Amino acid sequence: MPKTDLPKAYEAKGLEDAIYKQWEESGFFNPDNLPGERSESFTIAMPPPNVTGILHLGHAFENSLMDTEIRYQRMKGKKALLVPGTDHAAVATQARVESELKKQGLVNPRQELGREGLLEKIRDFADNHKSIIISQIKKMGTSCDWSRLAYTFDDARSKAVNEIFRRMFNDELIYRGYRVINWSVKGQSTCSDDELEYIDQKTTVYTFKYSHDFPIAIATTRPETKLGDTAVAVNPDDERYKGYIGQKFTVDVGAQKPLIITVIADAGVDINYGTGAVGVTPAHSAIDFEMYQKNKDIGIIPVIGKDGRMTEDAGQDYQGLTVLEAREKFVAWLKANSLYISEEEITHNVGTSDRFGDVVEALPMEQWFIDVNKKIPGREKSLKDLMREAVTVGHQANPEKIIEITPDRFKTIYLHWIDNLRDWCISRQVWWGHRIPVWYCDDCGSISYGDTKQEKCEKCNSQNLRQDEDTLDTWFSSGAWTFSTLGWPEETADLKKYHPTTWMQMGYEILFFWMARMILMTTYVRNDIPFRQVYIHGMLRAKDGQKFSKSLGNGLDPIEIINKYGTDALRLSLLKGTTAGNDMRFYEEKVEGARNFINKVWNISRFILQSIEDIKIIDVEPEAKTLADKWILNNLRSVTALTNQAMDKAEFSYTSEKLYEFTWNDFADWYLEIAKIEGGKDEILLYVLQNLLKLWHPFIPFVTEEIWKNFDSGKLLMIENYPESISDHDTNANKKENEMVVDFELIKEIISTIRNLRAENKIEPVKLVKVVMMTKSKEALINEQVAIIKKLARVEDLQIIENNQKPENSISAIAGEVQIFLLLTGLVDVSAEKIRLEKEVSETEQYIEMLSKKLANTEFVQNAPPKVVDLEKEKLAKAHEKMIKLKQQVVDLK
RNA sequence: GCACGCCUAGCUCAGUUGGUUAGAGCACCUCAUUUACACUGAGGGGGUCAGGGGUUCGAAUCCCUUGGCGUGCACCA
Repeated sequence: MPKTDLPKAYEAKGLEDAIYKQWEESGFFNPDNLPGERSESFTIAMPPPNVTGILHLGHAFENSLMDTEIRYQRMKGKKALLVPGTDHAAVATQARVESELKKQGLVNPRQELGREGLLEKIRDFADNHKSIIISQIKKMGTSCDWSRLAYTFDDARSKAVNEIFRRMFNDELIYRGYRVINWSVKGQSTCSDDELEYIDQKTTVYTFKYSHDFPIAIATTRPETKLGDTAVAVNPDDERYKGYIGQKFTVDVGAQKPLIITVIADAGVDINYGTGAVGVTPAHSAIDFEMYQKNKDIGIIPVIGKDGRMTEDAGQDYQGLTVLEAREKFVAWLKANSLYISEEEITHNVGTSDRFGDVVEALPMEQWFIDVNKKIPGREKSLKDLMREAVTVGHQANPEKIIEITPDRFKTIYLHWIDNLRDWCISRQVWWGHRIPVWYCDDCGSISYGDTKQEKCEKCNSQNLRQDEDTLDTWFSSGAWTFSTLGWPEETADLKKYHPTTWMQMGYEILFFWMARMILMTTYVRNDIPFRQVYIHGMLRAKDGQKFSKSLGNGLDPIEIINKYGTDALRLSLLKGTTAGNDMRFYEEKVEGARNFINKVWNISRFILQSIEDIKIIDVEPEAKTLADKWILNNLRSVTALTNQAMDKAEFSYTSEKLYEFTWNDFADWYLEIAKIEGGKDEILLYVLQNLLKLWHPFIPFVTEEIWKNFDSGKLLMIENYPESISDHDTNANKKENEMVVDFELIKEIISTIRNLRAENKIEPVKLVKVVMMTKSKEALINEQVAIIKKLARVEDLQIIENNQKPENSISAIAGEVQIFLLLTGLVDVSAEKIRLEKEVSETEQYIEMLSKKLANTEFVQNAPPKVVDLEKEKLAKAHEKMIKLKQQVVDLK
């Protein structure tokens, strides 16, 4: 029975939630339930959104990418698994909750609530966001297996985190060390190097001497830290200062004790920069600390504390001052004592905490680190080595274990980052996170691993044990994501089946944070790669190219857009016109365009379903009866082949554009109109539509599934087989060789040409016209297709003549080798016709000239592939033919 | 400072290993008013592919170079 009850426009709202529920209840999101023999698995571990907030457009983009991929693979017959999850986002979440609590009136939430009290607040906050996030992921249509839902901070993941820590601790890859780290005063916690955001800041660089008898002037942007200087470094080849190397000078700059400044040699000092000498402050500069480690006897004097104020060691005059107050005071002192030489305004960048926002202090502290350079016991390789080989020669030099990065330029960026990588500081002084599973014995001083409460010290039996207060960097747990979500450390069936994962997509901004850490963890723990392919995507930006941000207030809520336009429209607008690695601008007009297209798909289906009696599934390509049938089936084969090829390369934009063209231009604009004329195409219409729905499903799952219901196939579209390419020929070449397609294209051209003549001569669209055509070889074709031409070009009378006699009172144009004369009832506007023809003559002349030149060039004829040369010859012949006709038309005009 | 990316129609962007007279969407202009779809249809205008040089029979595409925009890393005495 034809369907008569379909609404005129597709209304996504109201339908989508029900469809999602149906998918979910089918159980097919879980690959173990998928029908048929499926030997190959395809796994994606969803980048877990942070529970700091709710999902933004960037998440919608990422969900569109991964869901389109996983749906494609599911339809291709793979065991397709998309593991969903969320991230507790340690520092970020605590920072967020603390700032909210402060808004509510608390002054120091950590002090006022205590560890358990604050954690409870954060847990509530996180749980709340988790459930919002999950419902948002569902809104986006993401087909993930909810039975495997994970959270970086749940019991299973915490178990994995502790086990990794234990192994690294035993291998002495994790160590506790006294180092200069990045300290956020505001957050009262460390930050890793990657968690810094550098911003430009204007500052003053002061040049001065420590004392009148000190021989070398130095410069600094941080005068207050000079109270903790213990050395001056010069280049060993610097003739000016060579003689001083090794000498010690005692200077009194007002610190608690006079400073003993040793002149040391360091090849890293640039002779030509500034004074050529560097004041060394081991306690408050990572670089200076490195110098100190090479020359420990120079000493280290911390003059800034965790509270961001000057310490006792800075001296009575300075103790308790903020760094800025101390800076002013010290500069004033230099001036008063005539030690000040000069100052200069410069712009330099300072590191700020990406979560707390304050400029970080470099402070020396005991922290936990992962040693990236140490050889792993029993492996002869460092973590850095493992991280490198996974993207170059393959893990353990196994070429089958190479991670492919798309686009591959990010491989270079990643390798460069590894070269500069220092030991990873993993301890944080926030409370929200995996507590470091290490216990200290207050009696014997031993340090031991323990993931649960330790009753007594293994070494001395003391019960005075306490656990480390710190928590782990959130990326420590994220690094384990691909395997911790599959049940590790148990050797689960899931791990065997679904790991390494197949595909991963992420924004380039977390390449180092996440991709690098996943590679580090997985190669170390699993002795394997975490995934085979990484698709790096760009950032979404506003229409003016600015970042979406809260402070700019230009953010768009994906759920609002979904409510307005539907999920499919949002998904399509995010994928069409977006290429790997590049940023894209997002604005509502794009979604509107996509929504219009989705409505087009709906109406194509509506037309077919309403006009067909026997609605059924057509599995086998039906027989083509007319030229148009052959053409549409041929084009469907082409677009199917293209889609398969492009999807296998994750070219989402290209795929969607090709499908879009076929759907709107070929199928809707031409074939459906012809179907109305020729009739008897029920099976072909159903066949093409059903194939289209399958091809489109990964991109726009809701509308396609909704339409699919009308076929009563008893099966969800989601698990239908994706149409396979029938031929493996080059589809483009095939197309060109195919005369039938050429014939149909000519018919299209004839129709367009007549339409164009009509429009240019202001003939009312409803008015029927008389047309005469002149052709040598296409008479049979035109006669065969005359009904189509008549109807689509609004022609009431079509005659074919052979002589070169132009019909009276007509205007003419050329389509291929066919000359078309449109008979006018009124007088021909000769001057307008002349201008039009002359323009075409001159264009054709230029074209002929270009082609002739090309073909006259013997080098071209000799060197270019014969196929190309033949093509050019053919083009020239056609152009000549056209020219003759055009000239005749010009003559006839007079 | 080093590296990477981008510059194609008014706007936003595609353009696969170099080979049709360089494409799409939006916007614009003309026409159509109930058609499966106005979330529509038909027709049209609009580009020295940032500038310069090179390689090649042939360059938007490869190389060099200049400029503009952006990003990463390093330096930041």
